[in-house]
Amino acid sequence: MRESSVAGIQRGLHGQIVEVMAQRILSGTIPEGATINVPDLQADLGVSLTAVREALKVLTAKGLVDARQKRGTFVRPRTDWNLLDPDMIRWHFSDSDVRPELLEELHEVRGIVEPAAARLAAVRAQDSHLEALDIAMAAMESATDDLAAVAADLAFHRALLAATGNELLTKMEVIMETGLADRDRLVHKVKPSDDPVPSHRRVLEAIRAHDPVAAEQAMKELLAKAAEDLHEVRGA
Amino acid sequence: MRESSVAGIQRGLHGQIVEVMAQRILSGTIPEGATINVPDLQADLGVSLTAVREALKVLTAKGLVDARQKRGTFVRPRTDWNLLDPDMIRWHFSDSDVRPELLEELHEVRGIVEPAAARLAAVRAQDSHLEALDIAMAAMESATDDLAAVAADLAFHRALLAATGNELLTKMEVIMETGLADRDRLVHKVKPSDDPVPSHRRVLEAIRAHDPVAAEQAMKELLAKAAEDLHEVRGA
DNA sequence: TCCTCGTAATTTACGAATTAATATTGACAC
DNA sequence: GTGTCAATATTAATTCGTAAATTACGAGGA
Repeated sequence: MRESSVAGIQRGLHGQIVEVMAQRILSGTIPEGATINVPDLQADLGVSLTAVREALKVLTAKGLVDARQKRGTFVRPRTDWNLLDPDMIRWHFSDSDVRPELLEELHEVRGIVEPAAARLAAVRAQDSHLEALDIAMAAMESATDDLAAVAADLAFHRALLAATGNELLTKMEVIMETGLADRDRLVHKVKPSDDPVPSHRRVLEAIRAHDPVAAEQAMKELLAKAAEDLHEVRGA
Repeated sequence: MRESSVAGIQRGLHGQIVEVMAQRILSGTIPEGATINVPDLQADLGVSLTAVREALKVLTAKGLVDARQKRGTFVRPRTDWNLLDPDMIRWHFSDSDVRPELLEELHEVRGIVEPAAARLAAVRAQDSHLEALDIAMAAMESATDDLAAVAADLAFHRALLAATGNELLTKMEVIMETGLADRDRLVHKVKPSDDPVPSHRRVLEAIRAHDPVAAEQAMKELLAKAAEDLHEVRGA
């Protein structure tokens, strides 16, 4: 099973119910506006009322369902779901039915946020942030297998967001990481020879030089290349 | 009390506990890493274990706390909090101790996302989206009091994000709206004569003309003016 | 010094009772 | 005869007190 659940940690029996119910709602098995029959669910899963209840409470917190006395527990309209929640992002992609549209949107957001983040990082990066970027860079250079390469890539982009000094931007790392992991997964299979080091180094050096324009440009180029690779792979 | 809680709806007794605990944690009354004594809390608030438990379950879902058997329930480090959650944003600003830093960061994110959103909207806006923008525009023009003006402003920016056709961007309306509401609250007191219509109309017409460059530029100018106003007011 | 097992403390789960909101039905007025 | 308002019955969420499961820590032995 999933060992390192970085996001919202839901342990125990009811944690499994949360996953199951979330999957059912996100996949559309239980459609928007449908009422959830709690006693039936209780019987189906063979657990107590409290366990189901606590699971639904978590889903309520994420905007997926809404419980009203006497009327029942409903699935809220999709517009009310907290798609920016780390768990929600994870649930979206952990299941078999990957959603191509959401993946596209994810890359689009990445294309908006990361160049701006690079610009801000160039202006405000502290020594500690540069150090983190250097470490990620070194790991990327010395990576031998795919796993290490992807980890280093993730670490770099995480450090970049942190270097902006903006907490809200830093929180968007979940979006960046999912998009990045998707790209890596696809591209590394087809173009294993591709070297991500030069493009990342250009970003890093621009940040170190406190040159916001160059940093933004370098990041745009990095993303353009990533998009190109992705397009190439999709075509094939 | 709060009547229209747009975000995650937590009704009943335990909903109040959620608010109380969230405020205590966000304000730092209960510091990061502190253990929450559940029996004490139960006694303090005079409610049952289940009520407290369900409240903590919601906070767990938002990354605020983590419960481990035998060790207790802890406040998680700030880096794990889901600041992008609508409830979290609301709780941050509903209390007396407004956080100037987070407000600054909010405006920064707005400055990154909204111009890009305007650009995308110019490319992809459907008729229904343009209609929504028109309605907001008309409401802005005919607004007589501050309340109506702010509502129209919010509606416009919400419609703009929706017009991008990107669900993730649309979800960032919470951030945009909070920043916008803050600006309006401050500025309208000092410069009530200020007319927001022309700048918004320029954005709208650029979108209608499907001119992404003009739309992005118009939005940048709108935000620059907003930032200028804010700076002016802060100085005074 | 390291491994194993027992104990204590705390979360987690259960089933019953309570509370609250809605729909239905009846009566009264128009 | 019809429409509106109020009281009541019904239904599902909410809350409660208690029992069970889990796991970290410490003691004892190899």
